[in-house]
Order: sequence, then C-alpha cells, then structure tokens
Amino acid sequence: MTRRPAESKSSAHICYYCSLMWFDEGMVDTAAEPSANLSPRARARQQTMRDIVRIGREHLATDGAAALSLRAVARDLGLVSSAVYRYVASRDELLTLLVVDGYDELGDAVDAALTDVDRADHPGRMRAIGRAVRAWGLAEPATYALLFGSPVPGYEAPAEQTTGPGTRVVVRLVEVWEDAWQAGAITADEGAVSPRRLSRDLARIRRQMGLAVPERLVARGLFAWAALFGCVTWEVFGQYGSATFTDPADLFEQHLDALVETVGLG
Amino acid sequence: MTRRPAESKSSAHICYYCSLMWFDEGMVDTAAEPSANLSPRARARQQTMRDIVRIGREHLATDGAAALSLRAVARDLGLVSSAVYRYVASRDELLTLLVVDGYDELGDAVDAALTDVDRADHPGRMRAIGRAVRAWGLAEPATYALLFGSPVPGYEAPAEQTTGPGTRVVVRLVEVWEDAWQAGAITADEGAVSPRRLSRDLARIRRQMGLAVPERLVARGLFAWAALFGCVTWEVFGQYGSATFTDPADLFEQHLDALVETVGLG
DNA sequence: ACGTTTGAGAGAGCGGTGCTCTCGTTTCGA
DNA sequence: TCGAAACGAGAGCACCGCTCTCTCAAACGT
Repeated sequence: MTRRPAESKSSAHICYYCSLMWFDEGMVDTAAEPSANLSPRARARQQTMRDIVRIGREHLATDGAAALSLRAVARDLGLVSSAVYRYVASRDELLTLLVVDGYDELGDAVDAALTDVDRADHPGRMRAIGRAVRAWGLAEPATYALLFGSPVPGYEAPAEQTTGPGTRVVVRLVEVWEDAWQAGAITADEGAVSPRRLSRDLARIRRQMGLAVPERLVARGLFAWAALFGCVTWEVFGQYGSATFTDPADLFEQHLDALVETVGLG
Repeated sequence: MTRRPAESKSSAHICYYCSLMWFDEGMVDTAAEPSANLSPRARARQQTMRDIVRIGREHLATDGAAALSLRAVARDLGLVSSAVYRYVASRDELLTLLVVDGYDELGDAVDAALTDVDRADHPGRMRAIGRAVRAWGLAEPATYALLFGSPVPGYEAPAEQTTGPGTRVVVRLVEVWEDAWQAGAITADEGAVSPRRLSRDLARIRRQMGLAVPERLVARGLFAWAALFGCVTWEVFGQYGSATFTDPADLFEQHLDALVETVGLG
C-alpha cells in the first residue's frame, strides 16, 4: 500500500460492466431530480458537480483520459486541489462520472437517429444506429476511447452505475433484429448452434431478454455488434491511416452493407 | 511549454502509422545485427537496451501502459532514473520500442499459425489468422491494448519504425484473399463500387499492392479486418462481461464463420 | 435568537512521475 | 597516450493523486 495511491492499481476496464446483463436495468436510478426544493447549499453542490463533469469532459476532449488530472480540473474550477475531493472521491470516480455521461450521450444520439427511421425499415434502422455510433465516436474520440478503448488499469467501474447506460446501443440493435424476425424479414436456421455449451449460453440470453430470434441469430447479432464497433474503432483510432481514403464515410457505408447482410437483413 | 513535459501533450495514436501503406516496407531496417564484433561498451549498451525492453514489457503486462514508468524501469534495472535517458529519450520512445516489439510478436504468432495450414485451404488460413490474433490478444492484453486500444494522447509513433511490423497481419489476410481469388475460390462482383471517390481509393490500393481481387472484395476485406479486430477487442477488453459465456472461444468460432462468409469464402 | 453541527475551502505535506542539468568517472579510439 | 565520448549519479523542477489539519461560514435544531 505504499506504492502509488491510485494510478498504479488501476487496471480493469470500464466495460466489464456494460456486460450483457441488460436484463436488470431498473437498478439505475441515481441522480435524482436536479433542483427541486433543495437547500441553497445542496443546489450549489449540484452546480459544482455539474461544473466538475463539464470541465472534466473538456479536459478529456483536449488531452485524453490519461492526462485527465483532478488538479487541473480544480484549477479551472478556481479551487485548490484538495477541495474537489469534497465532491469526487478520486480521479477514478471522476472517470466513472464521465463514463456514465458518455454512455448516455451515445445512447441519446442513437435514439435520436432512430426517430427518423420507419420502424418497419429494419435495414434502415440498423444503418442508422451504425451511422450514429460512428458520428458520435468521431465527434467525441476521447470519450469514445474511454468507453470502448483500452481498459483503465485497476479501475473497476461500478456496474450499478454503468451497466444501464452502457447497454443502450446493443439493446437498440437487438430490438431491430427482434422486430425484423417477428416481421418475417429475416430467415435463419432455427437449429441449435454448436457446441452445446455455447448453445446453452445463447439460449439463456434469449430467455433473459425474452427474444424470439433463434440463437443462431443471437450469435450473428453479437458478431455484428462487435464488428460495428470494430469498424468505428478502426476509424476513430486512425487505423486506416490519414490519407488512405478521401472520405472514410464512403467506406463505412460499404461496411454497413456487410453488417446488414451478415445478420440476414441483406 | 511550462506545463507537463510529456504526458500532457501526448495524444495521438500508435496506429496512425500502421496505416495502409504496407507497400513500402523496405524502410524498416533498424536494429542491426545484435552482437557481431562490437566493443564491450557497445555490447553492454545492447544488453541494457534489451533489458529495458524486457522490463518494460513486464511492467506493461502487470500494470498496463498508463502505469508504465521510466523510473520504475530504472529501479528494476538498478539504475537511477536519469541514467535510462542515456538509452531511451523519453517515456514515449520506450512505448515505441514496446509497440514495435508487440507488432513483431503478433506477426510472428500469425506467421507461425499459418505454417500449419495448407496454402490452398483459404477459409482455414483465414480462420488460423483470426485464432492467432485472438490467442495473442488474450495472452498479452496490455500489449494488445497498446497496439489496438485507445490512442496515447499526443504520442506520434514514428511511422518508419512501426509501419512495417504494424501491417504484417493485414498483409497476411490480403494474401489469403488474393490467393483465393486467383484460385477461383471467391466469386465477387467485379464492378466498381460507389461512390466514385471510394472506387478511386480502392483502385489505388489494388494498384499499390498489386492485387487481382476486385475492389469490392478489397472493401469487404477491410471490413473483415476491422470486424476481426472488433471481435478480439470486445473479448480482450471484456465487453461481453465475465459470466456471459462459458467459453468465449466457442462464440469466436461462430464469428469466424461470419468473417469467412463476409468475404465470400463461405 | 443562539449555540451547535456540518460542510466548504485552503494549505501543507507525502510519495510518486517525467525530464533536465551538472558533475565526476570510465572507456574508446585515434 | 590523451582527448573525446559515453556513462552513471545526484540534485532539482514542475507536475500528479491523495491525506491531513485547520479555519470559517452557512445551515440547523432547540
């Protein structure tokens, strides 16, 4: 315990928690009403909390998660460094706030994109989700990296805060496939996948989410989910190089074709 | 310039450089022969360099890239912190060494996996590459995160050192598809993709790599490449949750089916 | 209305970090 | 052999996360 106080031990990932347990979302009811009949002190505290998150987001965007420093946030806030510990227990807790903030913003972006697409246009809805994720990732690369990039060593994000917001996108994707299946827009083999233990896991997921789609399609959906974020990550993290494509959006549209096709919505 | 010396400004990604410019690999000829007729001092220097990389890798594996500290490496090396600057100009340069080391190890792993597969078994070769990437990523999560995870803010990895090793995997993938195409194992639309500017970019890549595969397949290959690493990243970074799958390898095999299928090798 | 509790902020301090500088010493090569 | 180059050590600077104590004012209870 004499080593570095927090940084050294930090080593788990933010998204161990945005695990596939989307079934119990009711747990997330932190952050009660913003300012309804509160004492002046409590109102001031809420305002300061909001300022901390806002300034933290700014630093995250400009310098990245690794360079996010509580001291710098305190400076911008006009406080001495120790004072911010009245509001945030540690640097990691600030990261958690930013993680939740990021997941919510991404979820809102996806939801907003879906309002423009006819519920019966399943490929269109899937493409809209993909485009929304990509657009948000490119607009907020640092937050995207925080959510979907390297695990922050030793950092154990609290599942009760991050699981709900963290699963909004995949829940939307599953909705699309479920809709399409129930509308008969997808044909897929309804037989069990092999091996048996994978089939059991997929069956459990179907049951917990109340899905009608066959397990083979659940597996394909998981692939499409990972592949979608793979494409976005490749672009946000610059894996294609800077001068390879005139407009990477063109390539992403091709990738969307492949994604739609791979779940049988081609 | 009075701010933090290096950490604060760090903000670019390692893999801007493992860009798609695999065509000029000849540039990478750093690291001459290890110890052929060298003065004792030079030999000692080489040994120290190797020790630094070795200890750095250990710290990377145990604590992650964020916690990698030159001072800690110096301690393990029995040197005072300033002394290691005789060998490594900065923490970022140590990261570069580890990046190159990691790319090479991954490339070796992929090459080794391919030796066991018949050159004519194109789906088998593609699956072998995928399994090798996954196995290496799970075995070396910290190095995997360094290569394919969040960009290190402000860090501009030198392309001349990282481009070659960084493109070994995708080069192998392209080889497989090219072989399969020339063997007539893939059927694909040979028409141009839209829009025109994407078609031009893909045509340029074909030309530069001397490929016979049609541009539509180049686009699909890029998708498969990103999707493969998306699947591996999802698993290495724990996005699936810890208790969701009895053995994630089973799911990955399903994903490999999808990957093989998406490039027309189904 | 008044004492008491509680919370906010300041400041000092600890050990850690990357990195620079200087200063002796050792080694190499001409 | 002797000057130059490399090497290691040490001090030091500015920054980091975090803890502790102290003061002071606001809020609360009686």
